[in-house]
This record gives sequence, structure tokens and C-alpha cells, in this order.
Amino acid sequence: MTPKAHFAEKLRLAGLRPTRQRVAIAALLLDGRHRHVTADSLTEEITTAGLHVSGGTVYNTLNQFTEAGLLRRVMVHNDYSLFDTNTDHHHHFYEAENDQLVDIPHDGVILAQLPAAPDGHEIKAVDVVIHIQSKNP
Amino acid sequence: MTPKAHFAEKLRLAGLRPTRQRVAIAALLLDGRHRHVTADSLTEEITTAGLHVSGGTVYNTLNQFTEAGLLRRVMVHNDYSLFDTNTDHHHHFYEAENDQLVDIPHDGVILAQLPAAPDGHEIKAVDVVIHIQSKNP
DNA sequence: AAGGCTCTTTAGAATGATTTTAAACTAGAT
DNA sequence: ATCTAGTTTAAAATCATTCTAAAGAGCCTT
Ligand SMILES: [Mn+2]
Ligand SMILES: [Mn+2]
Ligand SMILES: [Zn+2]
Ligand SMILES: [Zn+2]
Repeated sequence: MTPKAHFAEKLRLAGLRPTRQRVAIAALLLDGRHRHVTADSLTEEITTAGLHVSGGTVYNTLNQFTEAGLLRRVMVHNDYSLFDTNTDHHHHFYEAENDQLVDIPHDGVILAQLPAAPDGHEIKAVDVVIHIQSKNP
Repeated sequence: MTPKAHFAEKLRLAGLRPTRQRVAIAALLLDGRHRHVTADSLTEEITTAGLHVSGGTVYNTLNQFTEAGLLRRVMVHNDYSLFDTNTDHHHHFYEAENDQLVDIPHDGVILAQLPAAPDGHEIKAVDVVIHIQSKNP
């Protein structure tokens, strides 16, 4: 199976029509590597790959992929959106100083006790962000 | 001690000159009640109190109070900033559906294990956000 | 109490990430 | 090949937040 067909199939399974733009972005983001991207960094990657996708479509695609569960949005600041290519359950270190986000191995955080969700609600996800700063000794 | 003097003193201790605007905002936000505000909701409160503070100053003051440790910023989305008048260590439920943020009692979440911070870094804060959604049975 | 220095506030303009628009395009079905 | 609904596009609009530079106000010194 050609790589293009592979990602097209992945998009179909996610309920997204495999357009040229979506397949190109899927090939960049859904190849199994775990990383964190912004609309801007993704646009750079696209350009480096010799392609072009309009700004609006980059945003739309990131939102659609997230909605479809192919990406995950990470909330650490509100300057711009961060997307995580790792949709498995895991947590993050965040260093505000240089806006650096680092994955924490899945078993690095153990939640021994969680509160019950408020009446009529259920827990959808638990996000742990450990804010760190460089030690100044 | 008059309430105004009380908040002025609090601001001085935080290293902030107690201007009319800062004292007014401190009286609204630093009275011991635990709640979550936005620049917008705070501006409404100020107006309701029959006062006026310019938009820029509302933003500046929220940022300065946060920097001074009198408020805490909560990160649950990147539509706009949320500020918490409770600076004690506690966590949150967040219901994206209607953008509702609810405090979790300090002992509601127990972290049995935390990873070591990366070399040369130390942990500054641990934020736990439990995303919830209404059960539809 | 007045003067002066510095910090602060102000209205308005600027910024910048993101969304919206309406027209041109295309994937997929017939 | 044709049709249609969904998609992409460049450009404009949105909107929370920051910046500007001029006017105002704490606060320290006389
Ligand atoms: Mn609270
Ligand atoms: Mn913005
Ligand atoms: Zn991650
Ligand atoms: Zn809170």
C-alpha cells in the first residue's frame, strides 16, 4: 500500500474526506512520531516539504483532526494552540520560560484518588501539567 | 482599619502601589471569596459597582496580581484568560460544553507518584484539570 | 502644602492568532 | 463525463490582549 493510500484510508476511517491537503498533513503528523505542533510550525513543515496549504485550511485541518481524535489539544498557555500527535493518555512538563513542552511517560504520574464527577457528569479526560523552571543555585 | 486601607496594605506588601484602580479591583477579587473571573466579567463587576477602570488597566492589573501571587491563572482553553481568586493548591473540573470551571477540594486528587523534573529544573506547580461532560443515557 | 520624580492610567491604535467569507475547486457518486 | 456536496482559497473580519504616548496620581523631599 502506497503511503498516500495508507493515510487516505486513515482519514476515511475517521470520517474525513481524504483531500490532497488533508493527506499531506496526515503524512506529516500521523506517522507515529510523537510531537507537539502549532499551526505555524505545521505550516513551516508543509512549506519545507515543497507544498502549500492555505492558512485557513491548516487551522481547519488541525481542528478536524482533533475533533476526530487523531490529534489532541494541549492547554498550557493561551498565546496559541498546541496540538499533540500522541493521543495516548499521557501528561506533560511545561517550562514557561522558553515555552517548552515535554511528554511525561505514561506511568510517570500516578493518580491515587480522583473525585467523583459532579452529578449527571462523567470524566472524559484528566490532564496533568507539571510546570517546571530552571533551578538557579 | 477601613477596608480601603486593608487592601492598600495588601497591595503594598505585594510590591504594588495602591492606586485607586488597584484598590477597587483588590476589594472585588481579594476579599477571600473563591471564584474564577475573566477580564470581561471583572469589568462588568466594576461597572456594577458604579466604577470605571479602563480596559488596559483591567488587563494590567490581572497580570500584575497574578505575577504578585495574589491571583492564579487557570488554563483550560485558549479563548481568553481565566483568573482564580483561590491561590491555594487545588485542582479543577472543566466542562467544555458550557465553559464551566469548578473547584475540586484540595484533598480530592491524590498524586501518588510524580516524575522527577528534568535535569537542572524544579517543579513549580502541578495543575490537574479533569474534563467532564454531561452523561447522556 | 508645594514641587518633582516616577509609576500608573487612559483612550485609542496596533497586534496576532484564529475564524469567517464567498467564490473557485475537487472527491466521489452516477 | 457530469453532477453535487464538501473543501480549499485569499482576503477580510473578529476579538482578546498588548502597546502607545499623553495626562494623571502616589509618594518622597522640601
Ligand atoms: Mn476557586
Ligand atoms: Mn488572540
Ligand atoms: Zn504530549
Ligand atoms: Zn479554582
